[in-house]
Amino acid sequence: MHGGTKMEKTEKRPRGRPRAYEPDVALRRAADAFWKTGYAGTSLDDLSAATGMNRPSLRAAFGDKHTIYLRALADYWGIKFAVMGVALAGPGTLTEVLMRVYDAALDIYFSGDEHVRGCFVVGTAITEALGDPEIQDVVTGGFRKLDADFETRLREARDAGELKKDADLEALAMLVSATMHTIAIRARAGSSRAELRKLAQKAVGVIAG
Amino acid sequence: MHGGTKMEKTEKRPRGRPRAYEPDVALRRAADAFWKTGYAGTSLDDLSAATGMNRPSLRAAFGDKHTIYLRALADYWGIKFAVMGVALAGPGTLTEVLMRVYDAALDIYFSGDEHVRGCFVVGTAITEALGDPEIQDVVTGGFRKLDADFETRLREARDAGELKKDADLEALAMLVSATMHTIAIRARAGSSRAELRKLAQKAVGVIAG
DNA sequence: TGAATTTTGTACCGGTTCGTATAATATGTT
DNA sequence: AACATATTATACGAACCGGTACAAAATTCA
Repeated sequence: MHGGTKMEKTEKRPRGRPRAYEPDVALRRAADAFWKTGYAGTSLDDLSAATGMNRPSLRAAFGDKHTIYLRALADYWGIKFAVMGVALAGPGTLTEVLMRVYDAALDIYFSGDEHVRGCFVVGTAITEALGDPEIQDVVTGGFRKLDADFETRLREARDAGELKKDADLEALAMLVSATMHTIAIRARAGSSRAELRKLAQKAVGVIAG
Repeated sequence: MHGGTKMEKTEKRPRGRPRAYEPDVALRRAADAFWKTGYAGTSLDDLSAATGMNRPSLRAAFGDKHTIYLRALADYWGIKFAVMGVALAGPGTLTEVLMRVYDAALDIYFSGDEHVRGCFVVGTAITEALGDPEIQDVVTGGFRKLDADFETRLREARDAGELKKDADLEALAMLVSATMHTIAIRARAGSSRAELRKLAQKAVGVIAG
């Protein structure tokens, strides 16, 4: 077992002046800014302040404002998919799995440094989606994937006898997504985490029987 | 039967130069503009173009940008409440009533001159709600009212024997709202009206079935 | 007809926005 | 040490933003 075969952490430095930021964390900070005030409500100066990068560096690293937003959006979906995947893949009854799904979502929606943030997509991308086909496509794709993942898990539950054999899986998957959406909306509207968890429990009670 | 007892249509004109707009329709046009591009994404020039009023007139009639938006938001809730009230009050089985509710919502969400618009609240107010307590309060109040109205109608259905005696009315009301929310979101994300109506039917099947 | 009143239309103000040109800085290379 | 390279930092510019001052226009009232 020799060291450093998989990934050199101390990579040979490139030629010029070293970057004063880590691209990943900077993009995350930019996403935080968009998350709070939306796409149109966030200026490049806001992004600059959030990342600690000045505007030309921001531009060189991630492109213009629109591109930065699209990257933040893709990054968010990536995280959301991963978290949902873990929650869905774990063990337990359907009720337990669904509650894990909603708890994981709430972890994200309440992950702000001080305040709530809700869902990045529901809270910021939905507003822009109407007039921005690129954003709309990414949003739609994400919803489709989550719908499908939920339905897949519901099918397993039905096959395992946790749901009636004639259960409408597509309908139930829609309700799983709908519950997530209403939580995302209500989080941004000011509902407390405890309140939303209770809502999730009630919804799961109906969906999982 | 003599004419004009209830409301003089030809009211005595006020003193100075007559207005070149009707306040109600102008506010509606302003709301249309916000509806499409959101609060932050809509400038006073946009509102001016949408209403045909110049900026000073806009200001004199409705106040500053924030006030105009709040008026448009209140106006939207007023319409939504009225439409939902009619749909809920009418005759029919619970399934019929709920489908009437969603059809009425879809009428609003697809009422744009050419394109979809989704829900004004979900599509524009949710983004601003985080940083704007006034908007947040109005949004929260509206949700609370709709939740309560749905629960009231579900209680009637339970008392009429359409739902099991031990049905969790609060849970079902949440799902009625959740279905409305997911429709609002998906409309803005590009789903077709037919698609969303099918979604509503499936949800109603679970809720009322 | 002329004064009073109200709204409209134009033009302007200070500040912000996005983007970029240019210079300064920090590193590797020779 | 001198050069090449890549990033940072400053500063600028044209357009847009929300808001308002002020004059012109349209109406009622005397």
